Formats: sequence, structure tokens, C-alpha cells
Amino acid sequence: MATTQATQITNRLLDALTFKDREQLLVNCESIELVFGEVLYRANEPVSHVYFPTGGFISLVTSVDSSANLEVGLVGNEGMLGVTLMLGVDVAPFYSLVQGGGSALRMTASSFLYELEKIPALQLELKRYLYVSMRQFAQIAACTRYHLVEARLARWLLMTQDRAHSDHFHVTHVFLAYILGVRRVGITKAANSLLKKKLISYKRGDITILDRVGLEAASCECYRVDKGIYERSLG
Amino acid sequence: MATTQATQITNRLLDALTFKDREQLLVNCESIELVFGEVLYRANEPVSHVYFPTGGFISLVTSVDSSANLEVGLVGNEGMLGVTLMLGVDVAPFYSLVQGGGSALRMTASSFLYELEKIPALQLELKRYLYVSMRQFAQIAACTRYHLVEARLARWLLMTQDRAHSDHFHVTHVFLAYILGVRRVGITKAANSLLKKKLISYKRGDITILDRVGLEAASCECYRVDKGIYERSLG
DNA sequence: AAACGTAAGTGCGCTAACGTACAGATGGCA
DNA sequence: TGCCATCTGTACGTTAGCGCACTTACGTTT
Repeated sequence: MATTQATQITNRLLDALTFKDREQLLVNCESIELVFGEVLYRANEPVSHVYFPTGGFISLVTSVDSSANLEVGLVGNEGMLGVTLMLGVDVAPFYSLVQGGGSALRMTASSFLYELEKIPALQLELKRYLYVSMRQFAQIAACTRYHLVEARLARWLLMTQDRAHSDHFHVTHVFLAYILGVRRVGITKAANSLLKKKLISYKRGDITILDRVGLEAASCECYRVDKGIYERSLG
Repeated sequence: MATTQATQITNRLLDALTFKDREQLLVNCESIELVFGEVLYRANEPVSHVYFPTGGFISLVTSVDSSANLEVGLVGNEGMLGVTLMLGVDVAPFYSLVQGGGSALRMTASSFLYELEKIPALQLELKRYLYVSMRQFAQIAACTRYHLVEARLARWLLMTQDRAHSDHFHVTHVFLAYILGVRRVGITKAANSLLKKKLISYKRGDITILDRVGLEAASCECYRVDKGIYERSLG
């Protein structure tokens, strides 16, 4: 859980809009608190609201064989949850759970679709966001296939730090194992290696990033690639 | 390469349109032949045409570390290549190469976008197709992570058979290794196992599916899941 | 202070897949 | 007919990660 009080943090997708467009959206939004562990969507079930995280962030998880899971995406204040509604499908593509507690704006699916019609700039932006998401899914596929657990863990920590807006957040080895699709012991080993290099420290689920630059070196290139994809199309 | 002469085979996305809409598109299309091995898109490079395969089919490949590759999608006559243009991005997300030679319809990027504006039914359909593609990318990620090479190979053969519209097509072990992101030797071993079970036969790159039902049993569930995702949103 | 639940570390044998290298087999072409 | 490129099979040691079981450490609760 991000521990900064997210006072000034807003949502980058909303911030990119003009004042007028943003206001039009905001009057339809409700300010809520995402609580750690909360399940927002289940795959194939109807979507009632969309979420624009401001402080909190969300994991997108896909499952196979009803017990094997893999995180395919992270949604923080650079993105939104529920964007697939604009594709004319009202069921969630992925199990979506709150990874970092914090603030968010939400609106009902119907007012989202209604406003989307009226705000072309929003359409344009969210289409780009969809494109970015697609590419990131593919990147995750390749990363998961080719990169070592330690590098993947480093990548995940960096991506999470960006979304937590803090160098300190809460996540246990068990949870990381779930997210990265490996054994808990595999995480313990990788985390220990990062610990020994003094890149991170942790204690009973509280992780602190000590050396961001070092962590980037320990990470696979996917962190940079992902960021590049985003910046090029949105940013 | 599909060896059936694809006389009656058309494109399912186009077929789902009304006669009038389809005609409007077809006058802007050019009938071409996809040739085996041809590279249609390179990642991050501009897209000049979109393709609606009728007989041929295409692999979408993503790369990491400039030498590790992974197929993240297949496009046959159930889909199209270049759909991301409708997201307002004019560069290709993936390296796209012709996997099975055969016929296709193509149109320029600009006329595609122009017609798309004028045909709401096409918009609706292609948005759904995007949704399906996104889910399939995530499925591939999990499949690649968790399933054994033999099961993944079986899945790929089934998906390819569907798109080749033939139980016989051309693909070498080297190529399969590239697509599935494993060693060539890994393919040889897996293929040999399928051979011994009399599910397939092959000789110098010519593969024949002998027992489709058996192959489905040897495959991971991802084949069915993928198909289900498609049928539910389009089909 | 004791007790319990959760988090993290360790050990051990196992296996799928890896990298590399080489040996047949096949088929087109000179 | 013989050559050569291509495709497939086999063999070897290596390794990252697996499954499982057990231990240690910590912290909250009573």
C-alpha cells in the first residue's frame, strides 16, 4: 500500500484533457478509496464502473487451469480500469484486484459511455491507451517467457514504485509469487539476492526501494521498453 | 502453406457485414496473394495497408533482447491485420509475417480509416475483434508460462489448421521453434511424441494432421479457451 | 509471558528445457 | 549420378525453476 498521502496526485489520463472536458467528466465521477485486496472485476463478469486511480493501483490477472495465475498488467494513475467498455463489450477481460490502496475516481459504466460519446479528446486518448495496453500484454508474454525471476521481480518493483508514488509499499513474497507466476520460494531467493545487493530492504511484507538505479540495472529491459511504449503514444 | 485452392473461402469479418456495407468496402480492396515468409509489418514502423486474409494467414511476433522472439497471435480469415489503425496509431505493434501463403484482400490505411467512419457496423465489429485480440494476448502469456512444449505445439497446430483450412501445411521445426520461443530440439522432441501417438505426420516441413480429436486432447485447454473468447464476442 | 498466525529462509531431489555439437536422411539441382 | 543445402534425430552436460517439507523469525493478541 502506498503510504504517501496522495494529496496532489491526480490521474494522468484526466490531466491531459482540457479544463472543460475534465470538468464535464469529473461531475460524473465519485471519489472513492481503493482498499488493498479488493476485487474490482472478475473475468467474464459485467462491469458496473470504470476507475481512474489517483493514488491507488490495480493488478490485472489472468488464469489458466483454474489455479495458475499471471499478472498481465498494472493500472495506476497513468491509466484506467474498464477502458474495454469502449470496445462495446460489457464484461471484464481480467480479474482485477487492488494492489495498492489509495484514492481513485470512479463513474458508472453507462455515464462513462455517455460522456465518451461527447468528448472526442477522451476517445482519442483512450484509444491510444488501449493500443499501449495491447503492446504491454505482448511484452509481458515475452518477458515472462525469457527473463529470470530476479530480473522480473526488479521490473515489477520499479513499475510498482512508479504507481505507488512511493519508495515503500506493502507486498509479501506469497503475493509476489502469485503475481509473477512462480513459487514463493523463488521470490524469497530472488528478493534475497536483491537484498544482498542493497537494492531493496523488506520486512514482513513492507518493501523499501533503496537503490532505484541499481534496481534498473538488475531488471530486464522490459521496464524501459514498457515505459517507452507508453511515452511514445501518450506521455 | 495451405494447399487447398481457397476458392470459396472468404473473410469472416467481412462476411458478417450486410451486402451493402461489404460492397462498399470491397470496391476499395485489392485482391492479392500473401506469399509464405513475406514480412507485412515491422514493429514501430508505419502501416501502409490493412489485410483481410481469405486463404492465407499471418503470425504476429514480438521480440525482446533483440534475439528472443515469441508469437503472440495468429491472423487468418477470422480476423484482420492492421486493426490497430482504428486506435489512432499508425505504427505496427508487432512484426507480422506470412505464415501460410494464400489469398487476401487489402486496402490502404487511409481508405480503411475513411470507410471505417462511414460504416458503423464495421466499427462495432472491429472493436470487438480488438477486445478478443487483447484477451488472446493475455492467454498466450499464461499459456507460454505454464504449459509444456508438446501441449503448446498441439495447440498451435490446431489453431493453424483452422486458419489454413487444410489438414496439411508447410512448417519446419526451425520455424516452430521460432514461433513458440523454444529450441529447435525441443520441437523435434515434442513433434516426435505427437508422431508416435499417430496424431500428426511430417516430412521435411510438410505437416499433416492425422487425428484432430487426439490432438485436442494432447493440447492445453488454451485452444478451446481462445476459440471460446472469439465465439462469444464475434462468431 | 505465553500462544498463535503470518512471513521468510533452507534443504533436497526432480524435471523441463537449455546450449551445443554432431550424425543421418532427404530432395533438388548441377 | 553425385553433390549440397536443408531438415530431422540423437546425445551430453547444465540450469532455472518446481514441489514439498520443515525451520526460524516476527508481531499481535490475550
